[in-house]
Amino acid sequence: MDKILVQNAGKFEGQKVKLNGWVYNSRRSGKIGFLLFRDGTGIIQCIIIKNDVGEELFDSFKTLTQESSISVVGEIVKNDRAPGGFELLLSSLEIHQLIEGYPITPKDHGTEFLMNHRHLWIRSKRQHAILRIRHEIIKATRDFFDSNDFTLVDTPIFTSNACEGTTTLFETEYFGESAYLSQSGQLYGEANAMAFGRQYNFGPTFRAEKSKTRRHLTEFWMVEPEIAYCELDENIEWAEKLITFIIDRVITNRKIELETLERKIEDLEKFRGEFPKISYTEAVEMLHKGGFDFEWGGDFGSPEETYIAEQFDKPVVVHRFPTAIKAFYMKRDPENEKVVLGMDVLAPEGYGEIIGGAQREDNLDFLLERIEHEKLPQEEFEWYLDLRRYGSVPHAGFGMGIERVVSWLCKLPHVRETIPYPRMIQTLRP
RNA sequence: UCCGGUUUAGCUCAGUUGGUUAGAGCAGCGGACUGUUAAUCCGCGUGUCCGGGGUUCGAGUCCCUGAACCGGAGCCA
Repeated sequence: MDKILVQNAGKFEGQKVKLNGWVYNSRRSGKIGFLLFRDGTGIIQCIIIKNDVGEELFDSFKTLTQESSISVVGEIVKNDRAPGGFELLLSSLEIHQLIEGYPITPKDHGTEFLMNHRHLWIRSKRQHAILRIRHEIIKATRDFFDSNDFTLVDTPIFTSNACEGTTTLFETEYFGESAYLSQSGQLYGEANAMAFGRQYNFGPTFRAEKSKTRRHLTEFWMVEPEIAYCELDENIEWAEKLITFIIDRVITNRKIELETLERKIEDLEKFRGEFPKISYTEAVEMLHKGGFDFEWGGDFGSPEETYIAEQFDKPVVVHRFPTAIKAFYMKRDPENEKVVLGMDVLAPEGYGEIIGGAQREDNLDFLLERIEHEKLPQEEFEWYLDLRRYGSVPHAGFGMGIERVVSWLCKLPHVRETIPYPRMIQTLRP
């Protein structure tokens, strides 16, 4: 007899199989019982008919409580009335642990309660679906870069300096000196790109900002491609292709999960392909037409960003920002010194910035000028400046926040549900 | 950090102009039911009304204070 997984049940139609898992829910209607059984790959309904299985097994079924651990044996049969299309005609039941008082009942709960029980909440259908889509998005991201001749080159998490000198970092003691948890692997990514041509790094990122919004975590995952001999337009193209590839994969491989989340595939399909592109200056004009009192040179706040994204039904690329509001490493536009060759991708439906990137400044003197102007400690950047001393080339890259992409593609109200154990200003446990 | 809001049963919430004994639904338990999808029907419980202080004959309700949480802003992916 085969030991199988719920997600493969359809392939075993007509066969007697065994499944190991947990009770999702159960109900009875007289002499017939319905057991929703989950094993981590899906949920299958088991049917227990008293007259077929006998009184002893039926009584045993009646004792089952939510999340008790069990193994079931039975025949897989097709039945359109069952969720998932297949069900299991139960013939034997082994109880490993009968439990009492599982805290998460199949009724309404508040976010605080659920977050305090996050270690259990991830068993629930909806959370499970989100995390499976997260996996698909991460897998697709890796597959995309791997199949486009990128090399994965990891970057350190302990760093000695602020990468951009802007955001607040988590400080930690490192054998007698201060170290900071990485807020981006980008500078190292640039070194890697000079060594490997096309590289990506993918790891956790830490920001100590006391942000309390639906878009922020203090610990999140970011993928950062960096490409040698690449300019802004090509950089944008890579971003478009990556997002399109991810959406295709999610649509193809995670239909059940999308359905659980009531995310319409037709909506996701619209997001693919080439994205509309506007310059910062054009975006400012757009804001003026929309009645915003906004001065050229300022950074977009949340309301501005949302308004711009709302004008499009696809992700929109905003490029060429004022130099003053962007990081020191962004290359100044040779055609307009006031702007840099940066680009942001704003997701539709109010999900905000999912990608931020730029062509990097490859001229040593300009870079030194910026470091001085921003009052950054030059000695900390000597290794980075070496990249401009020894074989400098045009190069570009971007960072994509995984949680924001998951949040958007799943159409969630908050990023905290996109990561198994979210770290936020007020959340450190479980 | 700033602005706004919330805190009452295991969970989600209601609770009138301050009024005597604080409610409902769900979950749980027992029973009925051979196709349930958050099943339905009958029966059975539960309270530090967030903590502290005050006003009042009387406070879940009003005031002060503290805490926790939620949403937004800034910052960003």
